[in-house]
Amino acid sequence: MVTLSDVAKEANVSKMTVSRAINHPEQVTPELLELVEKAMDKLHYRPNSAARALVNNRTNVVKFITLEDIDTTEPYYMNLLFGVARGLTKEQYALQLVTDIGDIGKSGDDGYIITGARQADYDLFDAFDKPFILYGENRHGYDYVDTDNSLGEKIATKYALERGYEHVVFIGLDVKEPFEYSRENGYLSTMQQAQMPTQIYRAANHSHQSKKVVLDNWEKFPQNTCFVCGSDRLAVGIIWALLEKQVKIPEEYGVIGFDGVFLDQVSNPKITTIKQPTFEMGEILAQMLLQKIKLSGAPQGEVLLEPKLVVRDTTK
Amino acid sequence: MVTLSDVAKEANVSKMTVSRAINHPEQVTPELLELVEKAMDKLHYRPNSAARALVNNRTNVVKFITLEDIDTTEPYYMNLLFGVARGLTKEQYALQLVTDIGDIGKSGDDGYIITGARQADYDLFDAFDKPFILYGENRHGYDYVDTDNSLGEKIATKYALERGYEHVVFIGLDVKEPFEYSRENGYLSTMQQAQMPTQIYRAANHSHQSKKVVLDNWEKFPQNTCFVCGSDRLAVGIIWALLEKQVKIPEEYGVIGFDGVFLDQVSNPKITTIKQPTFEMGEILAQMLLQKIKLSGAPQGEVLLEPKLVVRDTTK
DNA sequence: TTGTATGCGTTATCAG
DNA sequence: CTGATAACGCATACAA
Repeated sequence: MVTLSDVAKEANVSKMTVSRAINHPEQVTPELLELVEKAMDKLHYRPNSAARALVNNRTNVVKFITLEDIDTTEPYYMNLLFGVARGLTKEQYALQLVTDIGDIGKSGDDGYIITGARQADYDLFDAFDKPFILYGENRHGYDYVDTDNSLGEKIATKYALERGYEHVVFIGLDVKEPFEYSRENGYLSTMQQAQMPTQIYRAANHSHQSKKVVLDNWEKFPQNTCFVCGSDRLAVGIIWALLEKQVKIPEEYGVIGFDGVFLDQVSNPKITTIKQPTFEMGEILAQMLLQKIKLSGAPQGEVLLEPKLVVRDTTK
Repeated sequence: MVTLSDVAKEANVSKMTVSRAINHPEQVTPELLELVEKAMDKLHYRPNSAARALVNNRTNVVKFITLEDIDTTEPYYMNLLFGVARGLTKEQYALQLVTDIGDIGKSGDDGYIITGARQADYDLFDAFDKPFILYGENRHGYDYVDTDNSLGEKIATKYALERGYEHVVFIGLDVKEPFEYSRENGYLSTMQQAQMPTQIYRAANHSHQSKKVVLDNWEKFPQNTCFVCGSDRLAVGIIWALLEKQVKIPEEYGVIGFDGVFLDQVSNPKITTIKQPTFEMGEILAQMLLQKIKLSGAPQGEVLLEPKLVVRDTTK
């Protein structure tokens, strides 16, 4: 193993100069800096993460906390997770996955990335003595990363109108959470701007729930209706209902989903959807948390990323 | 932060006795052991993982390497990953996710869990200087964990016959990998035992591929045929084909999938499938790797876990 | 600007 | 069986 000392010897300086060259390069003269860098390159030096962690009183570990029931959103989180992992690994950080909130104190960590948080969970967070970043909008001032949910449904609604659907209905998730309100607002504002009447239904995030909503209210959905949905799962259920009614997709009825992870592609027909930049969000989550750790907890603010419309087979 | 010294003081012993009480309890007298344990409890002592890693020349980090294209199997790996994470966290280990094999040398680690390995990848492994465990059968003597693939398809085939399907066809994955051979063998041996004629088709692991296979060979599948599949993805495609042919599922045609992760449940109708114990396999992978690290690379052998038949709506 | 000494928390070695 | 000491690799405080 190559250590600081080895590099120091190679460069004919002291260990400290090498250490400084890495952590505070501005404190060392350009000549020495170059010498040190050459020596590091030559010896393929890589800092020992454990030693660094020990002296800095860190663990170099971040916990990824999933509060939501994993089963309902699996593929979605997979992308987020790989994004987080990439962001962390760059900085020599590693990951622990926790689904049981009680497990948090059981091993060391430097901070948390929290997903699937609901209003009811916010109390927990105030007890944390480590920095954390939420994945998902909140109105409590916690740092977070999310898709621009409102923009997403604006894009979806606008597209439905442009494609000539005469009625656009919103099928949302029946949760009282900021991200859902944002999505509904995106739909509402676009419809109002177009001076179109609005119709909103809500269902739990299961395909058979949204299917039921459509079947139960079938008489309210004339031909040439497009369903703008709060998730791809809901979109899938709506497609089931439409298939059962033996109507034509996308000619007679349109469907636009939200998420764009996995489900949209394994569905038949494939779903036109609002795709979230899941991987990128994960990477940004990691960057923000690492930054927050470095700055001993300084607020990092809110980041909203642009979703993109992906046109497939459920819109004309 | 509570350290060894604090515990030592509390128990009126030296640091070393505390350290030994933790790592080599058999080397310390029962009386002292109890004293130490009480002190640890009282002070809520938790070993500093970084310090431990430093002195043991470890990183306490394991890399989870996904060689297969993530997109094709996402939800499947999610469960595996959470299982791995649980196994690691128990031992204060953390995780790094890598999809690009070139990233392996870039940061420290104590070992690897490798998924999606194909014959072509085996050369890479011999270059590793750290312990690793494969997820997935192999015939090269590498330690691995997998489902009992042969048993899985035996169960599926047997069930299809029991339920009175007169023809049972196997639709497998067109990869030349041990797990696939095992699955085919499970089907073949069961059919031969029942003195039934066999029929095998293979397709890439995409729903539209298996759909095509069924449609292209439709005349070879009389009523009362059950399709036993190498994956749920293939099963989904077969269902699409059957729906297109407007035949009755499960009365006229049956379908049995393989995997039992996510897809089987979001499909409509829901798929009868062979469910792999994915989470458990992940946990065992972690345990085996940690053990192998502890024993400086000693072979851990092979572990096959029993899959389970989950009856849903695609079999009568 | 650079170097020296010291300590982070733990474990192995060796002496008692 | 138990304890004192040194060492792991790095970074901070202080001295030069």
